[in-house]
Amino acid sequence: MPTSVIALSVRVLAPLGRDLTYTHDGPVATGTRVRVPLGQRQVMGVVTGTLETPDNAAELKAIDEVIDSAPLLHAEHLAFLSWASDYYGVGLETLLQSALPKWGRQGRPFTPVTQAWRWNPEHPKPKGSVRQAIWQASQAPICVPALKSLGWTPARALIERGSLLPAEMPRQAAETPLSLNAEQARVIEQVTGAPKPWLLEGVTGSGKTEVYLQLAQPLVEAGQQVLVLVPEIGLTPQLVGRFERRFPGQVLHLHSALSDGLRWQGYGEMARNKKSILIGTRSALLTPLPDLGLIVVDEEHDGSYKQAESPRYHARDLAIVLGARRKVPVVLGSATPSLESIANREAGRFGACYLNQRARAAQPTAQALIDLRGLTLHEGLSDKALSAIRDTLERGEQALVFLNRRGFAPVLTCHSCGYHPECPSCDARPTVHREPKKLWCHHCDYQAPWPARCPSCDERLSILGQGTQRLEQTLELAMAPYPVTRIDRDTAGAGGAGKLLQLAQDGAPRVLVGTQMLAKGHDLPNLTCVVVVDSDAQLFSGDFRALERLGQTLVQVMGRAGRADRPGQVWVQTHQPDHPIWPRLMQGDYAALAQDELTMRKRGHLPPYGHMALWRARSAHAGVAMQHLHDLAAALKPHLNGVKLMGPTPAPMERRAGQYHAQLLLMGPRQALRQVLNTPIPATPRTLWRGLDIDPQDLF
DNA sequence: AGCACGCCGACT
DNA sequence: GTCGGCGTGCTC
Repeated sequence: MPTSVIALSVRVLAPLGRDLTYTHDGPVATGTRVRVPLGQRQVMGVVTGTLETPDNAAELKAIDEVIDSAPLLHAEHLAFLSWASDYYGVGLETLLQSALPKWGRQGRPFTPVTQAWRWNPEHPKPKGSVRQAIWQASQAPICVPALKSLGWTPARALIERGSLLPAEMPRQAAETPLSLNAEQARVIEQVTGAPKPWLLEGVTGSGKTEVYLQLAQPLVEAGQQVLVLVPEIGLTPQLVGRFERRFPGQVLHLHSALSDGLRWQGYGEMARNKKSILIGTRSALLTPLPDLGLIVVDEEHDGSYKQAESPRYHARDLAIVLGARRKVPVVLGSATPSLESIANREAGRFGACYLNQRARAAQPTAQALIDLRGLTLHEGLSDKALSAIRDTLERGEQALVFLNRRGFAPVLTCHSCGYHPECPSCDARPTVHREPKKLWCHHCDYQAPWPARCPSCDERLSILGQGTQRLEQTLELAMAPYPVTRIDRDTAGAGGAGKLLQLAQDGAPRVLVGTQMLAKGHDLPNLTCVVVVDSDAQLFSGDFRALERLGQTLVQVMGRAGRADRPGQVWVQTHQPDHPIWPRLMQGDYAALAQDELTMRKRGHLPPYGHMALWRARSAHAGVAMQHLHDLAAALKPHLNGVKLMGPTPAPMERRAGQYHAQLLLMGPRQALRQVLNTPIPATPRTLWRGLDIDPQDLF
């Protein structure tokens, strides 16, 4: 019987922004990867549906190859990606590109890898010492790494002739769950079987992880899957370790060091429900999980959940959408929730869970604001701060000095003529670095030697301001012989601050100097003194989220002082002691700070009470991007319907990496904004780049 | 994104 | 005279 020719819509992995139609002699399930002809080349595509009648059947080309025998992307996952594509105004193909690991994009098939082997009881004991060792070891299932250590070549030969058969490793003994306190038990009771978003507000050390683990437990036992999202620059090893001990062999951790092969293997295992728990940063959200039962977003306020480049999706927001579509609970955990989530809780859209009880009761922390006005400073540090640090060290305890600016100093300038080096491709001054000694622009990576003298008047150049490198140097001199450890992007490397913080866990008296990398991570039981050097710039930043972020960072940093057995102290230096944020922070009252900010946001119709969309444009020549956004604004103006148009304006730092940046901000209620974004707009000329940022996190 | 087609400058 | 620059347009 001849098979009928079927027309299929296919989203090819090329930025066409629409589906194409191909034919195939037989049905192909939605979500299947296929190889199709496109112009003169051949590309990967994903089947998005079957079409009723091929209207132009004669002109259609046929699919060259069906790659997956069963789709890895189940239909519901494709529908979710499609929703996200519509919401964020990016082509589905762009999301598919990010969703598929490299090997998946290249069209490699997924073949499950045998995890373990066992001796075929019908085969006799072999000859040869290595083979006999393998025979011995494989009487019970033996995992591949163990087999490799005995000798992979003979093992492979035994596999080929059928002496070793595929097997499943027996479940390893799982670590027993910890007993819960009343608060934790209540959260589990609230969330279990309640498919909605839950804001889990829990102070550091209140046992959020144990709640995640015990929420996951019954689901995993029932064969369901759990997605755990973590921030990008977080200290995930500890969280991953606890999940792995509790669910041995069930956890896939997606991280940047994973090889392409293992990443694709892991993707397939999740897509086929061979593994139950997926832990990863925002892109993990795009992994197909056919039997999803729970989503956890840890540190939900963290800015790294929003991707800065296309596709500019927000993983926390999408996690909420995914949870609603799949009818599973979404737990958003944080000690300092985002204003969005607090507003959602207040509006009743999110459930409320609290963990206020610390596992170990902490001594109260003494907090003091140091008014820097008129004080003599020693490289940015006041006498009070210096003596507090020294006293701490002499008591045999540790001190943390926080400054959110890496490098040696922000400015190099000539005291006599005012000369200062500039970045040739940005509207910025390169930061002064030492070790290695150079000028380094943090916006475009421009690097230049550090001029010894002023090129125009030959005077010695002055170094102004503070960076973590300079603070480290100052503190090394002032606090000798106590050691100083600097923790920032320059010292931590790709792996994050984990190793350096681990070093400090010995408790020996030392000073830790660093950026917000210090905010979380290993518990430092002997840390009793925190000094905030200078956060004044963030108080007056043009960014409407600056205070929210400052509040979150400082609450986290300040919370590191004061342990179970000794009182902690926090010293905050500022030239702006009258700023309204200080009373809130000094009382550690994040909730009040958040309410203050929400009031301001409500007044200005800013997020979370108003929605934003930002058109960004950049071009190599000044004015081109601005002109284009003017044209865009003119096209939108007749259709605004209550949406406010702001700009176009040059971006706060107009020239970055040799490109001129401009932006056009749209603000208004969600529905009206969506309508405005649907109005036809002029096409992008090839002389510039244009991109739409829905729910922008910062206006830079 | 690729890849073709197309119409103007310096080369064997 | 052509080789090739990258500007515009299309891909079932």
